[in-house]
Amino acid sequence: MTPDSTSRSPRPDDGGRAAGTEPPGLRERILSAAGALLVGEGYASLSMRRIAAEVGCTATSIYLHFENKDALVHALIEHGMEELHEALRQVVETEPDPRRRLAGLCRAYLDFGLANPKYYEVMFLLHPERMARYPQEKYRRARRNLEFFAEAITELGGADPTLSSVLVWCLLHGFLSLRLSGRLDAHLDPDRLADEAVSRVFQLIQPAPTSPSQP
Amino acid sequence: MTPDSTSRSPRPDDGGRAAGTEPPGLRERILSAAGALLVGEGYASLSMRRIAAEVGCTATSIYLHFENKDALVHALIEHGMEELHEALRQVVETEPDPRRRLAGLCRAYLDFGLANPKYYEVMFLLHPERMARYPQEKYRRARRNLEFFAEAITELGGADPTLSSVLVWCLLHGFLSLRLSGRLDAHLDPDRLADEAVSRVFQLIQPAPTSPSQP
DNA sequence: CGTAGAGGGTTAACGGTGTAAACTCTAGGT
DNA sequence: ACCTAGAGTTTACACCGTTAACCCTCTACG
Repeated sequence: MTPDSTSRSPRPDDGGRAAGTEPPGLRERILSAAGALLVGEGYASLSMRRIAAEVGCTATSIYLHFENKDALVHALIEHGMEELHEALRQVVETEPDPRRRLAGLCRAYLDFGLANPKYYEVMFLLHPERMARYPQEKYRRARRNLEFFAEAITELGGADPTLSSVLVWCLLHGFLSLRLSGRLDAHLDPDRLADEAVSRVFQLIQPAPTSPSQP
Repeated sequence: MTPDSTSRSPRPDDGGRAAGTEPPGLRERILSAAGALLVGEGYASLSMRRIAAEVGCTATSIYLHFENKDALVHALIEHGMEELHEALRQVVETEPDPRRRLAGLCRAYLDFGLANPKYYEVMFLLHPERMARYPQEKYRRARRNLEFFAEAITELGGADPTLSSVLVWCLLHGFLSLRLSGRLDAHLDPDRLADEAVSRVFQLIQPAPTSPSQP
């Protein structure tokens, strides 16, 4: 590879740089190139060689910083998780009313998926088979997200908050999954559907009526 | 390819076979081998060369019967759709009570996904990117499935049956998606979650209360 | 000063993928 | 007897993730 271009700073001392503003190391550059490639061209185009070309190094160099492609993707997932978590946390912090908070959480979740479809795909949609390998414990942050929902549900007197929160997640994720994969009937207005999903959440978390209408 | 192995019957006359039981043509053999490979080893192992090896021909021969791999997968999807549709149709035909019918439809949908995870993956989970190419009109059968739900919802006096049916689909699909990809918290009992999802469907389809509790 | 070693990088290669182009063989029709 | 159409094969291309071997350039230490 032409070593002239990008002329890597040959000395690692970095001179007397202000702390925190060091030039990004190769690892960071790989990560950001991968992220850009992901949102720009989709997961299908996210190959080691493409990333390397984008970043100006060889494909094999990536393996010096990531164990394999999965590990790289996991790093991307983690980044996405961070952003999602932040969006939800902000709702929780700014909205004391539990009803509006729950609605806000739902909206924020949907908005994240709609605004970052490629990231959502990688985070929650991708290859069951392959992505089962994403370290389970890394999903703790995702679980923390669910707790945001569960807390609001508790305050609203919903049924079995933990379980209800998962069902809400199923509804929201189901919508995003079908929407992002273009499987929803084109005649339906997706925005209206999203609104409706959010408002129906409040019925979804209600405890089942004790006396079924069955005689 | 070694022409000795599997010694393909060199003459196509097939003797005097009973009508309707003709030996499967190569296309059928490819399709069934692909299906077997899919359920046996998962989508990741579904390569043209593997299929060809299984069926005893060359990978390129498959292209004489399918335009490309996507077309082959589409045929598999269609087969899965057929089965799902049949399962749902049977519920509709045997259950006149709309409440039990709706519950039965939900259960049948979930059961199909849980019993045929690899097929469900290919039908509803796979690569948004790539599978957007699955001909939209082929999803008409899927839309017919939704009408099953919508009819029951109508009879139950649910809100906006078409829209409600989609939301029910979102809930069910969301559950299956998260469950099949192993993203649900391992501490939760999936069966209980499925049961709960089905029973909550009846709340999900309720019209929103006209007077919100907001003062 | 010399040298060992480690880290970050490269090239070359392996086995796998989907797919296109060209070729071969066989059956059937005129 | 010849031509044609179809089914199948071989070969090849461009890509993929990944490994092994090698090559620098610094640092540490005797």
